[in-house]
Amino acid sequence: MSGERYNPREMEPKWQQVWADAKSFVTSNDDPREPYYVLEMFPYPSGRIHMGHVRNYSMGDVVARYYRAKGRNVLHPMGWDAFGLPAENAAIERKTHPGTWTRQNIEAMKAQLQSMGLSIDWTREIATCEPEYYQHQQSMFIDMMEAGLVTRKQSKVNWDPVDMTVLANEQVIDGRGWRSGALVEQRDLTQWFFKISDMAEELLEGLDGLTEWPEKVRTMQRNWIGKSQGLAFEFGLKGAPAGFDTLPVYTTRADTMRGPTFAAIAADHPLARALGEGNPAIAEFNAQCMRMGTSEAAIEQAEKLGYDTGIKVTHPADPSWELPLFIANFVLMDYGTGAVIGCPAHDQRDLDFARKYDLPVIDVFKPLDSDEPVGDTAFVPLKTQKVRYVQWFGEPGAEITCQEAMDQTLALFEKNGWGKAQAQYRLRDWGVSRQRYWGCPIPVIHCEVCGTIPVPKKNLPVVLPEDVTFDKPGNALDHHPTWKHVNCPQCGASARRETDTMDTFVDSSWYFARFTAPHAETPTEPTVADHWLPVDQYIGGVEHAILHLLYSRYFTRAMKATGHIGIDEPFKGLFTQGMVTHETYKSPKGDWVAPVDVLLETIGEDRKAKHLQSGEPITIGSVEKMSKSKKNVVDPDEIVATYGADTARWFMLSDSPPERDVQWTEAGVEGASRFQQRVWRLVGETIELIQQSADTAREAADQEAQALRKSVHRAVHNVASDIEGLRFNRAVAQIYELTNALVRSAGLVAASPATRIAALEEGVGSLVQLIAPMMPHLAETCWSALGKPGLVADAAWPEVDPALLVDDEITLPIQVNGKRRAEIVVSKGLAAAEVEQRVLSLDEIARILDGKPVKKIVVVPDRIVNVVV
RNA sequence: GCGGGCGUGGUGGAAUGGUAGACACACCGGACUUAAAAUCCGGAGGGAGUAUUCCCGUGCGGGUUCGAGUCCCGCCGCCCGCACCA
Repeated sequence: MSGERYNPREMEPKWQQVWADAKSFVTSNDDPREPYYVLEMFPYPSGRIHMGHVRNYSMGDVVARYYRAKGRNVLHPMGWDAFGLPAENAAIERKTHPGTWTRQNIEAMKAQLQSMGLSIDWTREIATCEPEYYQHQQSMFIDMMEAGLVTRKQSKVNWDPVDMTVLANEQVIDGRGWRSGALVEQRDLTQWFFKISDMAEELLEGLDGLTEWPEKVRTMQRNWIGKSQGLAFEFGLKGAPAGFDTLPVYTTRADTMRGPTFAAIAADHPLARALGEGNPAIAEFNAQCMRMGTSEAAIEQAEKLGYDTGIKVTHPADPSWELPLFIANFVLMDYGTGAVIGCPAHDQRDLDFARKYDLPVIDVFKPLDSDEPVGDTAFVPLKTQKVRYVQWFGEPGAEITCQEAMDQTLALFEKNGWGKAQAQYRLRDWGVSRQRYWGCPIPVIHCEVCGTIPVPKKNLPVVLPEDVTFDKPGNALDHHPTWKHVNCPQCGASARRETDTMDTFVDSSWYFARFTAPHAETPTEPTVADHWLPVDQYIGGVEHAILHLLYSRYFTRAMKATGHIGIDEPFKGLFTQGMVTHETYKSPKGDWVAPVDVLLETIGEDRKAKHLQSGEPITIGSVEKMSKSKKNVVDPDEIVATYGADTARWFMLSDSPPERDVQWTEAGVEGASRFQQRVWRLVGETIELIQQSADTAREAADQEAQALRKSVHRAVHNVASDIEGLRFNRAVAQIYELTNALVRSAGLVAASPATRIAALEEGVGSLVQLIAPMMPHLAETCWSALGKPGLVADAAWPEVDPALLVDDEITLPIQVNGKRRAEIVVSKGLAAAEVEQRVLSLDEIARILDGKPVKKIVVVPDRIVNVVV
């Protein structure tokens, strides 16, 4: 067998079948071993898996298989985030029902995932589009309504006035509807909300406990929640319509209250609307402000526009101080009170606005070392920076930090009754209404007599009708001829079903809990959920750093409040992996060319490309995230067919740090494939050596054997800690090093089999176990060839002998003035004084010192020596 | 625009504030072969030198430190998120 190449196409399906037959990865809730829950973000069933999935699921599988080897009862499930817009788009484009399209996609993708050899418990598979799943979501929605966690209120949507439909943000391109091309308008709709802002403080505080989350994700969530401490006050109004006596405002910069030169309100502020009613010019300006998408990025990047209302606001500290009131397109009604003070000197946006409308600029404070007034760049120092206050409510000329000035101003305003200190959050309530068919129906009935009432739980699920058409734009559920007509469950009068469906973020906010009891008749089995949760290790893309993860944290608390779960935080450990990128290629005509159609040649250091079929020269472009539009995608199916799943998995784990982007290259895959063969050859060679030395004593060992055992145990130790720390690329590097040592050692065994064969045999056995989480099929094949009992998937992680991890001699680098000049070998823990003496007696050091006096010697024990002259 | 991140040889990258470039890919040389592939052995950040060796070097500019890829300040470039894509 030693001469044969390893054939993944033959072995991979074989082992997949063996694992399936043995139910190797089916997890029992009753298993007494310590539980470990590893979860990768479940995929949207787009039809085919992509390399990003391969990377994500390879990482999760390493973790799952590793902890299984460490004796944990591992839960590693998989499901489908199956509701959402693309299914409706497909329905329009291909005339297939969203359900049919989605279920076909799930079948296809499941087969692809299975060909990867993932250690997934498929008996727990769920799809969010099935009533078996979403009925529980409806039932929890009702529980949450009854617990006061849900509300209905007005909120803005993107409205396409031609298609007469609501658009998602991604369907708005440059302010226009993607199909109609019409200018999009903001329109108010009454919608359903989860009151997440009530929980802002708790969600913020909870972040401190998430110590196994990346710091950047916690920072992003903190900023998203956006707690600020500021001043709430009221401007007086002069010349405003009846009923508008004061204008409530909130500012985070109380220290600048001597600096405002204007005030501004949002175009949909009640005052702006009232003004518009009596003034066509204002009405037109307001309408113009509403003619853009609802996305914050679009609003903030739009040109700053204002309209001077002619109304004056009066300052709370001095009613004789009047400022003009503008309506401005960059003021958001959703944040604070929908009104702002404009302090141009210390806010760039306000400064741009002031310059454009020729408003005065008042410097409130200046840098300590300058008296220059603000020009075209606002002076916005850190709150902890000391500045000199020239125009404020405290001591003139005070040199203090902005924070100190804010605190003093807040105290003064509170004392004089001019305003009050207030905490404010940026976080808005979670709007869950979607005017779409392919989502979980909101289980509510609108009755003219009884009002808006939940569907009685005995009538759940509210199932989506199958017979829908997509021949006109808009909500197919709303267009259905009969579905929405029901009798009121309370009074029996004819009533109307809610035709909004839920945001798909709701579906993904509790699936991790459903996996713990996927067939339960209630949303969860609370004791089982609490047994498994929180998820020990959650793995997915950074793009979910805020919304999905914050909503899941909220929903878990809401589930706790309604008795479905006993925990607050769903994910104990979080890991965000980077994207998969690839070079881009362009033809002479400028069209994108797919990698499969490109032939790459390397001549010396030059890389050239030409078209595989036509032979025309191809330009190699930048490395970018794989996307269909740039055609720089590689199909996992083709990779698995050519190289096998293990190679694809190995390559995705090697080289690049998992949190960073990884570049897919043909050369890299081939390298991974060669390594697979190298391991297989090593195993074959080892088996031959074992057979030849069958009669020799196995316990003997010489120095070579001892050195090998050290590398083996060190590798086992390091790979384990690298996997636990999710440093897969370093684990791979350790395995490469061990393999190199084993190959070298195999060559030496022939010279002295009696003393070395045992060490080699042990080392190769350990190597197979180290690669098992990453290349499980190859590992099983080697394991069985080596004659080991059972499956490597069931084998316990190899034990490490701690005595083999310590070195008694250390190579100490010696620096002179921070530059490395020599090194000495010392015994571990040698006293600093002795090290100093030995260093100074070195010829190289004496030569470099050249008689100059030594100022000081820094000795870091067992690490480094620095001689300062 | 706002928030977050990243930047190290030809390439992917390694490096608790302590020998910059581990490990791998690509490349070059050698062995094996009729030959090629595969495999095995060796070389290699850049520059100078036969060589001992020396100088330069972690996007750019400053700073802290005995010592900075790592910490601080200011730039530049790229990427992600911005609440109805998932």
